[in-house]
Parts: sequence; structure tokens; C-alpha cells
Amino acid sequence: MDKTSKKIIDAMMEIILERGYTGATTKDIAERAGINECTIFRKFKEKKEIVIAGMELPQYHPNITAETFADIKWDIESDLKMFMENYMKEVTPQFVRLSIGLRSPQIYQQTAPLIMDIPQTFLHALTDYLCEMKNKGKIRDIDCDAVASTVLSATFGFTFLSASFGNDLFDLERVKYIDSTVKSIIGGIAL
Amino acid sequence: MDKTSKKIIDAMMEIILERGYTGATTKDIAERAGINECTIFRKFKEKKEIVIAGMELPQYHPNITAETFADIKWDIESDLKMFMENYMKEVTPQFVRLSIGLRSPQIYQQTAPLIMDIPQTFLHALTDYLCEMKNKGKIRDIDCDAVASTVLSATFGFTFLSASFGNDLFDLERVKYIDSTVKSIIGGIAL
DNA sequence: CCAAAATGCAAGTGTTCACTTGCATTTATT
DNA sequence: AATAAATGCAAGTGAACACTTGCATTTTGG
Repeated sequence: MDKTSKKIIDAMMEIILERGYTGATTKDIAERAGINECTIFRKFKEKKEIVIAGMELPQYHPNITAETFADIKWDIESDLKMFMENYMKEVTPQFVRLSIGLRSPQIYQQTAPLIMDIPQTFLHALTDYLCEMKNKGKIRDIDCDAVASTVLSATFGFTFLSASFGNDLFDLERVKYIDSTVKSIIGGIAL
Repeated sequence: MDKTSKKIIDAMMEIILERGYTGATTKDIAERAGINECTIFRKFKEKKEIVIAGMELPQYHPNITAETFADIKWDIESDLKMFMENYMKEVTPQFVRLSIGLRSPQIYQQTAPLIMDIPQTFLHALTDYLCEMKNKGKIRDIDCDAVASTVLSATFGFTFLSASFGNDLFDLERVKYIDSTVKSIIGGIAL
């Protein structure tokens, strides 16, 4: 990846964050990248391609793979926390806001698979983990798919709502949220 | 609200669902509404106004108020289910997809408060409920804010992810998800 | 039936946008 | 130093878009 292309991608991503995909005009991109507008089209066939190329950079594509959740201790509390923490470490508020911009209908077809990949990886890893824990007899006889869905939704939901509405909605730190969520799901809130 | 304005709003909302706000051109809107383009501007000062007017219609604005969650039985299991079910009844997949379109930067400033209002109402109602349950000695001595945040996130997360990715992500019915989530949070999954 | 209001129709305006072209200049490679 | 590749510059193109105007026609309400 040459420097010029990188500058173009960076500028595009910055502006998508601020004003969305359609709000990112090639003129603006060129200005922010400090290059000439026509250079954009020497590097990329069309505007769309900038985003697609950008999403392939690790910088703009949270590195969530099976290995992200490999540090398992076979202790349900610390492991669930690890799952949630490692997800939130990769899926930053900035990426969430960016991914909203990447949902622009003009590019969604191309970006959707890459966006969906993240929850999917989380879900599979967690489901596998819970099943193993069940087999080991370390947790109750639960529906692993369903519980994994709950943890994913709780993790994604908090991440998304925090990124969208900031402290206007939640009056709660990430660490405290994870701690409380894990405790509830493990120990329950009933008497 | 006269019939013509309603037709314009309906057409606009339909197209936003399909192609987003910027993808909804006034020409398209007029065509789908079966009226002339210039009529749009006789009814609305500018394109933005169509969306704003639309969001004030109950049809396009989930009716989530304190009363939505008023049917409390003071039984933690059925009440939590009620909270989640009533949220999901109002916040349909269609509204979620629409609300993604309503995040277009050109209109987000106006639409954001109306969108944020929904999780906020849920959160307040649930926090109040949990505190009362705690005072009644019907649940453990939990952090009500934190647990309410977990339930909101789990509810919103599932709704949003389902609406976004459909069955490609979750292989799970709404009812089953709610049931499993509530059971986990109440009873825990630990031995 | 009549007047007023609403809508249609057709044409147009000015702007913005993605994308192009031809040529001059800079930068990198050998 | 010579050559080739990358970039700048300036101007432009054609299309699409939000929004307008003037006038004819239809619909509505008293």
C-alpha cells in the first residue's frame, strides 16, 4: 500500500466518521489528504473502492478471530469477562460509529459481510466455549446457543448504545458494566 | 394531516428503508406517492421536513412511554419478560432498519433525540422497577442501574442484530431468546 | 354553481458531484 | 544524468439533485 493511497483512505474514513459516506465528497477527501482530486481516481477506480480497500486494513477492521478469545482459564467468571473485554477492546466506539457510516446503502452490500463477521466470530467462539464448559460439568445444563446470544447481545448492545449516545444514556463505566453483567448471568439476581 | 402529505411521508419512509435518506430523491418520492414533484415543496419547505414530520407520526415513532411497562406483576421472571417483550413489540425490525436510515448526518441532529428517547425510557422504567423489587426484598442486593443496563443492552442488541443480519446470525426465535435471557439473568448459569 | 384551494404539468435554475483529460512538474529508479 | 512513474494543476463534462415558477386543470366546500 503506497503512501498516497493510505492518505486517501485515512481521509475518507475520517470524513465518513464525521459526515457519513455520501457526505464524504472526493473534493473533501483530496483536501484532507493533501493531494489533488484527480489523484484519487488514479489510485482508485471509483469512490466506493476507497472504502473497500480501507476495510481490508487492520486499522479499520477490528481484528476479531477465534484467537481473540483463546485465553481461556476454564473459570466461567473470568472467561466471560475476557470474552466481553476482548470484544470491546477491538470494537472501539470509533469503529462502531464508522460502521454506521459503512451501512450506507451505496456500499452496504460490500461492507456488510465484513461487519457481520465480528459478531459471528464472537458467537461461535462463545458457543463452543459454553458447550465445553457444560461437558466439563462446570456450568448448568443450559442452551449454549441461547446463552451465547444473550452475552453477545449484551456486549454488542452496550458497545453500540455507548458509542451512539455516550454518557447521555449510560451512567456506567465499561469495567463496571462487564462486571455486573457477568455476575448477573452467572449468579442470577433472584434470591 | 392531509392525505397528500401522508402519501409523501409514507413514500419517503419506504424509500429510506430501502436506500437510505440520501438515496431518497424527491423525484422518487413523488413517483412512489403518485403525485407531482413540485407538490412536495408546496407541502414541505424542504426534504428534511418530510422526515421530521414522519417521525412525529405514531406509525413511525414507537410508542414507548412509562406506560408501556406498566403491567407489572411483581414477579421477577414474568416482569422481565414483559419488559423485553413490550420493547420488542414496539421496536420492530422495520423501525430498527428505518432508524439506521434516520442516522444520516444531514438529519441526525433532529432525529437523534427521538431515537434515543426509546432506550432511555426503557432504562428508567426498568431501573425503577428493580429498585422497588430490591426494597420489597424480592431480589438480591444488586446494582439496579447496572442490571437494568444489562437487560436493555441484551434487548436492544438482539433487536438490532436480528434486524440487521436476520437469521444469518441468530438461529433463535424471539420468544426463546427472551426466555433464555431472563432465566440466565434471574437464576444464573453457575452450578 | 361558483370561488378558492389544491394539484398537475412542463420547463427550468443553479449547484454539486463523481469522474476525465491534457499537459506540466516533481519524484524515484537505474 | 537519463528515463519512467507519480503527482499537480486547471479546466471541464455530463448527470443528478433539491428546489422554483407560471399557468392550466381538477377538486373541494359553501
